[in-house]
Amino acid sequence: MPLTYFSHGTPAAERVNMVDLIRPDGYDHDFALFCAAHRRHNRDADRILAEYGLGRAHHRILFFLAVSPGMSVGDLCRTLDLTKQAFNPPLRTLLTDGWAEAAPAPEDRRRKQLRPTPKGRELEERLRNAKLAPFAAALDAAGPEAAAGWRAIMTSIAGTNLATLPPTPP
Amino acid sequence: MPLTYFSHGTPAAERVNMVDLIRPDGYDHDFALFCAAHRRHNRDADRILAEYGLGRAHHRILFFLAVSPGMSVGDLCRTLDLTKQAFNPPLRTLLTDGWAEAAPAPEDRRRKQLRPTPKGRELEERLRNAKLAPFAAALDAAGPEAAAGWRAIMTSIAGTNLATLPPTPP
DNA sequence: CGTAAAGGTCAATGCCCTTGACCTACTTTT
DNA sequence: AAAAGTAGGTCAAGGGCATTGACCTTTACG
Repeated sequence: MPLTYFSHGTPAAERVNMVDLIRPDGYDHDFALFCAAHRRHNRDADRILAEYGLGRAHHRILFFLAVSPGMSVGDLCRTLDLTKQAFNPPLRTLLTDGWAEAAPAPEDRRRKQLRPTPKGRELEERLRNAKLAPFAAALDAAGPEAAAGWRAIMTSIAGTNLATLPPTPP
Repeated sequence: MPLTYFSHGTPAAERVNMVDLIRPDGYDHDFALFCAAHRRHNRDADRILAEYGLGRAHHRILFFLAVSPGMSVGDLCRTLDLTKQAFNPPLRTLLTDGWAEAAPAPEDRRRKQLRPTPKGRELEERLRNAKLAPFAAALDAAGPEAAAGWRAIMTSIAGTNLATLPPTPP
């Protein structure tokens, strides 16, 4: 089944997630595919987050704490490109709900070392798996040479000048 | 050059867009690649939009008007999952700035047929090309068999149950 | 001791979205 | 023709989430 949007004349109720009939240009379909993949891998994680009353802001913090435990508040603010005022509410939720914990850094007790709790690690793992599972399944099923092609193309799309990209994963 | 985030111990200033050293799991790198590609293809379009004081909301409307000219306000609200109150400001901008135009539908003069002006089509084309160019270049450069693999994998990631995805392109 | 840094908090603001109510213009039903 | 319903626009109130600016405590360091 092809993937697209819709064409003029299609009833509004049926227009959602249909194929682009007006503009079947070379790469429009590939672009739509990319968008669909992106929404797919966000949807599952969002559902899990919603179970606990969390949002993507919490996930982003938890993600970086899992990758790099011990980051300070300032580190995370810079990494996520947030002010400390904006950063505080989601962090507070993570701390009071027991997803993360803070301890003063031994070498500089002004700084806080933030790290996920076991419960937080578990949640982050669940979220990560929800996002990774489609990649893992697709790349495994397609075989190593297709996976190599996929990686080459994705690297090319990502571009060489990665340093200029703002940091906003996941 | 590998693509990742950073590891604990990396100075905060250098942490942006570095490689994941702590968790080099199988598909974490692929996931990071996907995120980078996504940000890349948004960045260029955002820059163009900013030139004209527009945002992604305007782009989304313009995109659907280009794909399916003649949509009504209600059609677009349903498609974009917006209330008419939220939809009105960006639409107003598009109309008053000459990116789109409205005319009463001949068969039902309550409805408005919205369509891009030539100027609006041109902008949408620019935006679309900005988003498509990385795909086109990457897929062309990689050759047809790699492109086929890429498409198979992306289709697999997008999942079979596309109908359950909310409509939010581009 | 004085300065500076890390972190926290309060206030005001802006942007974008929501729901609810109410209005006009037009179409369809009765 | 009157009544009811639909498409669209607008006003008001409110929430979520980000911003800037100011001010505070705790800690580090010259």
